Amino acid sequence: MLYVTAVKSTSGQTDYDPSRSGYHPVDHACWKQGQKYVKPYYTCITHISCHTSDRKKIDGWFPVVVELILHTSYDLLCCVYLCLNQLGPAYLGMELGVGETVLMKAVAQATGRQLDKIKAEAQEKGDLGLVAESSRSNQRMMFQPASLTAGGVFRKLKEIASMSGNSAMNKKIDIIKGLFVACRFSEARYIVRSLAGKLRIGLAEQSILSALSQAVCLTPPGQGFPPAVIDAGKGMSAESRRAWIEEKSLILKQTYCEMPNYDVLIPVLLKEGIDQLPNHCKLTPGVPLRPMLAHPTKGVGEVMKKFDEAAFTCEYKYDGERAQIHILESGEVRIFSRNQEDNTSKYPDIISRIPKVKKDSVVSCVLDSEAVAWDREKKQIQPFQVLTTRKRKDVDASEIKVQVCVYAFDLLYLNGESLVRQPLCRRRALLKESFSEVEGEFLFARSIDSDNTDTIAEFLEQSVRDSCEGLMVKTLEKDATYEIAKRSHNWLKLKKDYLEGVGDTVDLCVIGAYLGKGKRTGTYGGFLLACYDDENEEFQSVCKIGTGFKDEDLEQHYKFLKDHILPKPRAYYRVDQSAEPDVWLDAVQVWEVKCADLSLSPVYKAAMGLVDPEKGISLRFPRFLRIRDDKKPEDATTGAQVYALSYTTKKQGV
DNA sequence: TATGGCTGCCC
DNA sequence: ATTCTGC
DNA sequence: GCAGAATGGGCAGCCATA
Repeated sequence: MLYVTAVKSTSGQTDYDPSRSGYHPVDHACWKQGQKYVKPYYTCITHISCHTSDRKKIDGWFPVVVELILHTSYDLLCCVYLCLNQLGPAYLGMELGVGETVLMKAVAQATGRQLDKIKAEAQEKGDLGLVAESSRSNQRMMFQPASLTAGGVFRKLKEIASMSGNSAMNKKIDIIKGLFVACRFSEARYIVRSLAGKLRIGLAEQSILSALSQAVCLTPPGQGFPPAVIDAGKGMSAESRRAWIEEKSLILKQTYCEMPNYDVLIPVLLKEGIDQLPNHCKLTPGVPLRPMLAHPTKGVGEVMKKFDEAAFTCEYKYDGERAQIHILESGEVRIFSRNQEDNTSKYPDIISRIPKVKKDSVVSCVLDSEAVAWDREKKQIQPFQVLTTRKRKDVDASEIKVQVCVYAFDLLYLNGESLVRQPLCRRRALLKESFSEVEGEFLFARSIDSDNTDTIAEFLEQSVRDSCEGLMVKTLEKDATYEIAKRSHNWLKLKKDYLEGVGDTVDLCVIGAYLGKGKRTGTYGGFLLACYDDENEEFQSVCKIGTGFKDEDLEQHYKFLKDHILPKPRAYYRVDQSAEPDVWLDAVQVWEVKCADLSLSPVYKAAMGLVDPEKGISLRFPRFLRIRDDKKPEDATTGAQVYALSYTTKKQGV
C-alpha cells in the first residue's frame, strides 16, 4: 500500500484545538480518562503557527502546557524542547549534525524525487519544510506506522545527535526517512524545520517561559486528577490577573537565567511550584548562567541620555571570546561560552593559571571575562581572526600556538553567594579584591568612571588604538544588577562603526543575488557584492550582504534588479564557487555598505595578489546603508582602495 | 591518507 | 554579529 | 523596548569520498 503524507489543510484533522476560546484542559483534551496519556506530536507544535501575534501564540500554547501539567511531566519536557528546538542544555553539547544538505538528501530519498528538484522547490518556497510536507512519500509500508508522539520525535532527534563515526550520515538519513513515513497533517514541515535548526513559529524562549508561568499560575500542578482549580485567576480583573502572572513569570525567567536547564527546572516547577523555584534552583558554579548583553549605541550623546544622571563606567570592549570562568569548591575550573557551551577543554592554559591569579580567600566563584589572543613576544593583543584558529577540543597545554590573555570585568558569584543582585560597583570591588593581575595572562578590563563627554570620546579613540572594538558602558549603582531576566541588554556598547558618518564605508557593486527564505520568500534574501579592480578591469567579490534593508528596500531591489539578470556571470567577474549566487546580475548599481572591520578571506577576491597571492579581503559585519545612484559601477571602491583601507587603518585581520 | 564539503559555533 | 518589524 | 527572525565572515571538527 502506498502511504500518503500529503494533507494540505490542517483544519478538520481533529476536534482538538487548545487555542480555541472556551477550551477546557480536561473536557477537551485529546485524551480520555482511562487511556494511557501520550502527547501527539502535531498537538505540540503545529497549531501554534496559525496564531498571528506573539501574545496569541503564548495564549495558544499555554493550554497545551496545562494539559501536560495534568498528565505527564515527561511529555511537557519534550514539548518544551521541541518548541525551543533544543536537545538539552547547551553545556551538554548535544548537536544534530544535520543541515540543509543532508536534509535535502533525506527528503529526496524519502520521496523518490531528484535532489535538484527538491533543491529548486525549496528555493522557490523558501522553506524545505513545505516541500517535505507537500511531497508524497514513496515508502511502501506493510502497515501504516504509528502516529508520531512528542516524546517519540524528541527521542529520535536525540538519537540522531548521538550518532557518530562511519556511515553515521546514512544512519541519520534513515531515521529521518522513518519519521517522514509516520508524518500526518503538517508534521513533516516541522520535523524538517527542527532538523534544519530554524523552527520559525514566532514563539521562542521568552514566550515559552511566559506560557509555562501562565499555566502553572492558573492551573497549579500537583492537584491530582481531575484538578479542582483550572483557573486560579478567576474573578481577578484582567489587569491584576496580567500583573500577577507577569510577576510570577519573572521568577521563572530569573531562575532559568541562573540555571538554564529545563531537565532540572521543569520537574522542580511541577513539584514545588513557581514560588519555591528559586529555593531549589540556584546559581551554581559548574552550571553556566546567561550572560549580560549590550545594546548598540550611536554615540556618547545617546549614552548620556540613556543613563541620564546615573553614575556609570566605561570599559574597553575587547575583541575576543566571552569566557565565563567557574571555580568550584572542589577546586575544579570550568569555562563556558557566551551561549553556555562548555569550553573547558579548549582552555587548559587559562585553567592552569587560575591558582596564581586568584587570592587565597577565593574558594568558589564565577567570573565574567573576555579571552583575547595575545602575542607574548610583542606583548600585544592579536586580532579576533587569530583567536579563532585555536584548537577547540581536548587541547593539550603543550601544543597551544595562540596564547590568550583573560580580561576580567565582572564577578557573579563568590564563596557560596550569588552576586547577581548586587550592583556593579560592589561586584567590581569584590572582583579586584579577589584576583591579582599578571601581565599577558590575567588583567582587569581597562576602565574609566567619567561622565565627561570629551573624556569618554577620547577613551573610545584610545580603545581602538589599543586594538579593541570600542567601549562597554555600564551603570555602577542604579539598575546595575546582573539580573538578565529583568533586562538582558542592560549594558551599552559604543563602537566607532555605530556612529553616523564615522567608520569604514565602501561603495560596492551588486553582481548577484540569493533567493530569500522564510519571511523573505519571494524576494532576494541576500546579495553578492564586488569591488572594481581598475588594474585588471574586473569585478572582484568582497562579501555577501543580508542586513540593513528595510522591507521596502528589499522590494525595490527585487523589482529593479530583475531587469538585470544574466544567464551566466560576466567574464570579468571574479567569484569563488562557494559564493556563487542563485541569480547573476549585471553590474549596474552601487551600494554604500558599512563594516566593522576587514578580514583576510579564503573565499573573496578583493585585492587578491596585493595582500596575499591566494587570499582576498572581505568585510566583517557588512550592512546595507543606501543606493549610490550617483556612482557608476566603475566608480565603485577599487581593490586597491579596499587594500589601502585594510592597512592604513591597521585593520586587524589583514 | 589526503581532501573537500557540511555543520556548528564564535564573532 | 547587525538590523528590521510588530506589538 | 522586547522578542523574534532575517541575514553576514570564518574557523575547527567531523564525515564521506577520492
